[in-house]
Amino acid sequence: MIDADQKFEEFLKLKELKYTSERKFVLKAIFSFHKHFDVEELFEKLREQGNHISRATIYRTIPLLLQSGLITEALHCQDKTSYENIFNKKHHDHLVCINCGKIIEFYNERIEKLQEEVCKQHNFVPIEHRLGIKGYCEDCYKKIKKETK
Amino acid sequence: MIDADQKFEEFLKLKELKYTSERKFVLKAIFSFHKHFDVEELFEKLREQGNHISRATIYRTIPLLLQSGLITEALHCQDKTSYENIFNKKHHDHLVCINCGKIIEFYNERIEKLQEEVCKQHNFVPIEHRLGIKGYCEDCYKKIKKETK
DNA sequence: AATGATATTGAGACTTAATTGCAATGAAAA
DNA sequence: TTTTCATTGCAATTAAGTCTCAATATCATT
Repeated sequence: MIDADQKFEEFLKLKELKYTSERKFVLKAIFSFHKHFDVEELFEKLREQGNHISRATIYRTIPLLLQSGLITEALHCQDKTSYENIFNKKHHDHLVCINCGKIIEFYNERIEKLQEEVCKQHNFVPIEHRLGIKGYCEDCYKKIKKETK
Repeated sequence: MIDADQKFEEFLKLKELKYTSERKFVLKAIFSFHKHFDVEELFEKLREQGNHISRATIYRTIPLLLQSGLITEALHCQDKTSYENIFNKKHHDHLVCINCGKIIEFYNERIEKLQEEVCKQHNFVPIEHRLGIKGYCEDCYKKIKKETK
């Protein structure tokens, strides 16, 4: 099985770019998140791991990771851009709780198929899509109902 | 038929806020766009219409328009946040061309229903959703195919 | 119509995410 | 080992968006 390191290295080689230790550390840090992350969190994670990588380098590495298909931009929750590791993960969409921020991932084959149909109808060639549903998760909805009683 | 002005005024009254001439002008400018717009474009449109409204006021008015349901945030295309007038418009989703920026609106009843199903399965109470498909429109796809020949 | 309480405005300072220029450094091919 | 050129960190810069505050406008009440 190909690992992410290898995939990134191949991507960089193809672009005639170098696989530096900084880029290796950034990738490693990303894979130690099990949820979405933003640049600031990544910066701190790197320090925790003993790697002082500058923010500039992180900002410069992210477009490469996006292009190589290892990560993807997540929904803009507030103001910061956040990302998600998608290496060897099946595509999925999101339910986002606007109260507690919880993110539920889902995948629905029929929705995917219907999207393809829509694209065909418009002679549109899809590259990627994003479906985000905002609302209240079970717990938060219960809480809110109680409060307004 | 209720017009947008009236709807906004009622919303403001409910919140015990004032319907100032600045807010009126902002609303008017928004309705003279027939596509998505961002804050800078809105600022310029207002000047064209002879109304010098400060950016600060625009930034302060937008959350009110969002809350009142007159506009909605559009997909983050690049870096700027852009908005869309949705007054008396049926909900729709978007196909966005990553080459020319063209936006095609679509509505698919079955996708909507399936989303409701997904939410039920997760005991999630949806408030709003957004589906954006990025790719190439017919024209751009043709152009690109030609170039790579 | 005048009054008064309070929301609103514009200007510019400020905050924060993201980008860029540049000199020093590092990777890898020759 | 040398040479070439991408990469790095730092700090300055840009740009979106927010905030402060004094002056002003709105609207309910008199």
